[in-house]
Amino acid sequence: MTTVAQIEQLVRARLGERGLRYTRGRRQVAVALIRAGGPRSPVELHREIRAALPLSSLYRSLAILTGAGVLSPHHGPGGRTRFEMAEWLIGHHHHLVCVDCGAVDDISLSAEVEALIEEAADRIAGAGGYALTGHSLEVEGRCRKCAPGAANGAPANAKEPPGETRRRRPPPP
Amino acid sequence: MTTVAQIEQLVRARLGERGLRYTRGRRQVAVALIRAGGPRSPVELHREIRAALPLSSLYRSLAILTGAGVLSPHHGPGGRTRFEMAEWLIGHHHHLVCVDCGAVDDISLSAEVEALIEEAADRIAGAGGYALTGHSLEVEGRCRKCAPGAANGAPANAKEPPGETRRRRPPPP
DNA sequence: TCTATAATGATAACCAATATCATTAGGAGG
DNA sequence: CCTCCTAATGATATTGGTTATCATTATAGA
Repeated sequence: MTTVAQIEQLVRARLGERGLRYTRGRRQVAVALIRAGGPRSPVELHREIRAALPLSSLYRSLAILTGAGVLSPHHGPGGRTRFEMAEWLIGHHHHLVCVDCGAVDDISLSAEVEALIEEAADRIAGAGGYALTGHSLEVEGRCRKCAPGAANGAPANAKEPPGETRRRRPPPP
Repeated sequence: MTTVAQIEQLVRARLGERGLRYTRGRRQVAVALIRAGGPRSPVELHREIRAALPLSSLYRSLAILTGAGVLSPHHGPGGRTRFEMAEWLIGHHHHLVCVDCGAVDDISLSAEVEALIEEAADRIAGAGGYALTGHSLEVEGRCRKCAPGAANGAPANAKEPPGETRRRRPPPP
């Protein structure tokens, strides 16, 4: 099992390679995301991090860490961008997202399905002239909070409250 | 093969059911998206539609059509939201997206892979307490324009120009 | 410790998207 | 064809997430 400290070492090393420093603010962001149950928006992180970390610094840290390949952005409903640790740090996974509130759970597929998808992605990217970087299956639905009654076959309106994320499986090797 | 006019009839009917009108502006948007090679952003649509359709009206039309289940939003890099005709109008498909510029191509999977994914999605949504509404496989890569040389294993920086989309397979029954 | 350079934090600027509201247009009934 | 009611439009203002600016502070290495 991979510990928070171990992941932090990898992050520090990656930043070091690029002449970047692993500072207090960046550590706060990284640790919060390592512990998080899934992708988090800047505002969610800001709320989560008690310490006085200005939003401007938080945004910059997210940009730096993303640029260094430490974080991956996830674009969800409401134009909100959420961030999570890159897969080389916490392992490959997919997402279960609520189409209404934007909540995101990390999920895993069986090895067989995963293999099939991987193969298909490879073929498709090649055919389209793309240099494959990854793939992500988004299972879409309405979470318990957003689907009070029964869901009608044809979706209609729907507002999107702030939104938050949930759990996550433990990080693999 | 489904024609533009046929899809328009379905759209008009859907709107009618809800006391909404299929007006000039909405028709312009719908037709542009039916003909489009994939998801389009409001700005791209505005450029595409010659006629003097104010951005405010365009945004409202997109919101109305989305609320009526005629369009589906797609959230991409740069916080840009792109819209496409809903799957019940143009058929189920997935996306090949460029992680740099946000270009999106529609793609299809083989029946076998599709079936496997469908099954997995069903199981996952149920386990997570979600009311399944759909699923989408995002094959991620760098398009020809964004990957000049060889892609380094560990992604780094990358700006995102406006971005645009490409082709599409013809709509199924 | 000293020094060069990166990082920070307060602020302003940006821009996609939404809300507002007076005006216009569409459709059903007369 | 004409009216009337309601939805839709379009110009404008506003919101809210995100980015840029820049003087100040902190960090790593000599």
